Amino acid sequence: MQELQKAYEPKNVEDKWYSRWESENLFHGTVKKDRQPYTIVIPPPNVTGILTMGHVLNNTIQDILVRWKRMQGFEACWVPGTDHAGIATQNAVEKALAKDGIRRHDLGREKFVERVWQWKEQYGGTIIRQLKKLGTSCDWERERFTMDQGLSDAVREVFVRMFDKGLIYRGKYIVNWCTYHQTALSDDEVDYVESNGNLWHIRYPIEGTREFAVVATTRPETMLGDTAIAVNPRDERYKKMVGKFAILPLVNRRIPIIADDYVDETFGSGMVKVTPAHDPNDFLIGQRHNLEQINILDEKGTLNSSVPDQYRGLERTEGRKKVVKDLEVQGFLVKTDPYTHNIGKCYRCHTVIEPYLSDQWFVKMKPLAEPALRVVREGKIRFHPQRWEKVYDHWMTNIRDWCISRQIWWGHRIPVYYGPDGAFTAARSEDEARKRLGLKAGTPVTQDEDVLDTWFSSWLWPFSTLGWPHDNEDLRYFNPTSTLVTGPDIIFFWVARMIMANMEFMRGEPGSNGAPRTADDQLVPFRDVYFTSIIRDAQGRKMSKSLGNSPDPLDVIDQYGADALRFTIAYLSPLGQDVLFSSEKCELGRNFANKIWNAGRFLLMNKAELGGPSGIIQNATLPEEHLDLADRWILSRLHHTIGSFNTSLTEFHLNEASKAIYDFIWHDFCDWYVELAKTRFYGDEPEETKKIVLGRALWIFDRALRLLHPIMPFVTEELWQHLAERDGASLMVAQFPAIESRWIDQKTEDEMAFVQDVINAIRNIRGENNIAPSKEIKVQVRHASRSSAATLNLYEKYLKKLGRVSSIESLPTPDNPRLSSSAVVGGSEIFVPLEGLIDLDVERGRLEKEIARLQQVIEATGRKLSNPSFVERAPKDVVDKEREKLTSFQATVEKLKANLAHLQ
RNA sequence: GGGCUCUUAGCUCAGUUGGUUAGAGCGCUACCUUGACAUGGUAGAGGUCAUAGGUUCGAGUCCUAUAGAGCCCA
Repeated sequence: MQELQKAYEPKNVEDKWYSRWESENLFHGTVKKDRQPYTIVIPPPNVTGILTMGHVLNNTIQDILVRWKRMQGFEACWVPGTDHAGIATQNAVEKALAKDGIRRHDLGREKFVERVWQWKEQYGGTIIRQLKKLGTSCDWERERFTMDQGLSDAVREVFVRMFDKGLIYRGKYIVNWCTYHQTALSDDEVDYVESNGNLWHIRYPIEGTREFAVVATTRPETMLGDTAIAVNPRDERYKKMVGKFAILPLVNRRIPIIADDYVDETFGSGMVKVTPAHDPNDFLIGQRHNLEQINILDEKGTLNSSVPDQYRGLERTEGRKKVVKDLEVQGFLVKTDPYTHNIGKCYRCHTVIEPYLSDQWFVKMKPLAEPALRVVREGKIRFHPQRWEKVYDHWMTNIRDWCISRQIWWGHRIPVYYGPDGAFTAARSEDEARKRLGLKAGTPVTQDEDVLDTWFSSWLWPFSTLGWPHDNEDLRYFNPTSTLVTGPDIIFFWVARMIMANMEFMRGEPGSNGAPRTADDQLVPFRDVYFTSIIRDAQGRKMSKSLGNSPDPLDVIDQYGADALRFTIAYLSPLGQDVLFSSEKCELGRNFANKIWNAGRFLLMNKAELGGPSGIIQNATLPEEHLDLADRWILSRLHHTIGSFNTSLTEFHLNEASKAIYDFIWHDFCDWYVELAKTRFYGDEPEETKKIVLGRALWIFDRALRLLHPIMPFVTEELWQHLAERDGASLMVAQFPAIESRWIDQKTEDEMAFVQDVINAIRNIRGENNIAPSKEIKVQVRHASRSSAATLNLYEKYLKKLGRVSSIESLPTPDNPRLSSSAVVGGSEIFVPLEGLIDLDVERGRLEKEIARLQQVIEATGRKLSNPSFVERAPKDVVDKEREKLTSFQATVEKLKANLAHLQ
């Protein structure tokens, strides 16, 4: 056997194993009736995007869960895919075209969309390739794209069904309008930038009085579209004004003064101007009070014919200047205050976003929300951390209709068709539209120009990716999926809507038993939702392109290895808290990978030596012969670790699971077990016993690799392959260790703890007294009990090896040895005679410090026990424990004091 | 304005239903290349658990208020 390299080199193994797994089809999930499915659908990243740290976190978590379940014997299936990301992708292509001086309108819709497809083909694979670098075990055969044929069919089917049910309608709505791109933007496509502007205070004369209403605005030009003034109904100052009319300056329009709860009486004068066509809040006020909506702008942001002549045709900023000037000249401007506020800007071109009234398509949400709210309230879907349920509940109970139309070209075109007379219907095809509209074959119909919001395809993801609207075995078996892993920032955009869609469209579809689904737990899209943390930089700032504070995950993988990145991310991610990340933190994972590597290297070196030329040590089953304390202890620790790893992952505490396996491998296995095992490999036991001990160490290491594999797939697979002949088997599909309670043994752990404490005490004496590691020392022990004497005698070699001790003898006399350093462990006294070597001052200081520490505890314990109500009311075991603590600490202090006195 | 989260070692964070002598990683100090690993080992220093009340026999943990940091909704 070839000796392993001294340090782990991820580059030599990662790509090799990934392509092996892929070519052996180990990622593929198929319907297996005798297995329980475990399904995850990936939150589809933007098809033209690149991998960010957020994706790394999200997909590492999914991969850990999927690999864990797969090894546990579930039929694991992780469905991957990408999102067409309407506006973002269209913008990317427009920008590229702009370099050649081409605008999309020059090409026309059809040609432009063709270009986007070309772009997608050319750049679309990037993020998928990057995900593979991370080691994600996605079922690539099932990769989908939100614009592919199947998903487009699903989108049309859903639209038509909802249209027919009256769940989709057309209406006027205030949208975020980019005057440069001339389209509506979704809320998340608007960047809010803090800007220094002005707050203009304007007075409006009140009809029939000499009084004025004073309103404040940051957008004075919108006054041209005002149709009311509003006050809070509770505001005593203005009660008598409600119902009267004001005269709009510059326009001379008569507008009512109304009362509405929306108005904040503490802001400004407590009166607000209402412009229903140019402000989302005013729009809602307008709806409540049936106000006229006057649109004063065209699509380019130019004042239109609804304003007085002198303003027509002015661009909006020009219009603002003129309005302010005219107000001032005519005496309506009260004052101008500097004002800092957030202005929405187009995230692409940074043009100021205009709230703009236009025709849009909507989904009626209330009927969909009701069942979706129920399944979360009733625990059919569980959120982790649970507190997001409240956020969800609040949003769902106050849900508003969903604007699904976008004035762009890249996306699913709205399947609504208009006849020559303007009558319209939704339809799956032109022919169907003609039928529905009662038109003769061949009559020209025109399709709606708008496309659907990208989320309108992603909300169908848990079933559209599995072949819906066509019934099939995959859909029956893998939906409902198991776990969704995503960020809380899209809880409304995506999570809530997927729940609604699955509940609505899976109803009546055949379930796993072939019968139509009716029960809620068959209709949910997933059972658990894990909301990931937000990745921030080391200073706690959100990672963003503009700050340039987001490391490129590929660079991180290149530098530290994918396993290191995965482990570090998992280890750093507490459930529900933000993660402060910097690439240097991956040293943690890299060092850990190297540690495991070297533990394996050590075992294999011994295997080569002990196993003879054949080098074969059977390790399919645990060798149970010649078990000593260390063996029983490490097995107890192993099964504890299996238990806590599984519990932690079940509760989505990935950091705890990572820590459990880290501590087991590094501290239990490497720091203690391997070191103790050396006394046996290099001791005088028979060869056969040594082989058994080594076989056992290999077996335990094998289990540790299995446990760790979901988090660090590459290094574990590489080592696992070195441990034995695998005949083509992969660790990826090896059985995950199961907890065996027979190995969990408290008595063994206590006994081992005693041995460890004695070794630690000796090491402490050596360290504090600055005794060179090369210098072996003698130890004398005054035993507290027969059993402790027996333990130390039996495992003397452990003390000798780990404490670098030449001899251990028991001390029968009550007299302390001369000039000794001492410690008390579990009542037994350890003496290290070091005539000429110990510094008496150092040793006295050491003992005094320990005595002082213990005395503090003794005092606190004494106070507790002398409190009658504690003794009366605390549980008996707690009181007993305190009593034991007190007597044992008192005894220890007495011994330490005697030793101290002996040094005087 | 409403809701949520956080404040524990120099830094980043664990700490499960209240009950061990409050832990880890990094950093720091000292020593060590001891037959896997210097991406390592051993030892050590470092904390009035944000503040003030309260509940309790007992509070880092539960409750209230305050201060500071952040997020979401309006």
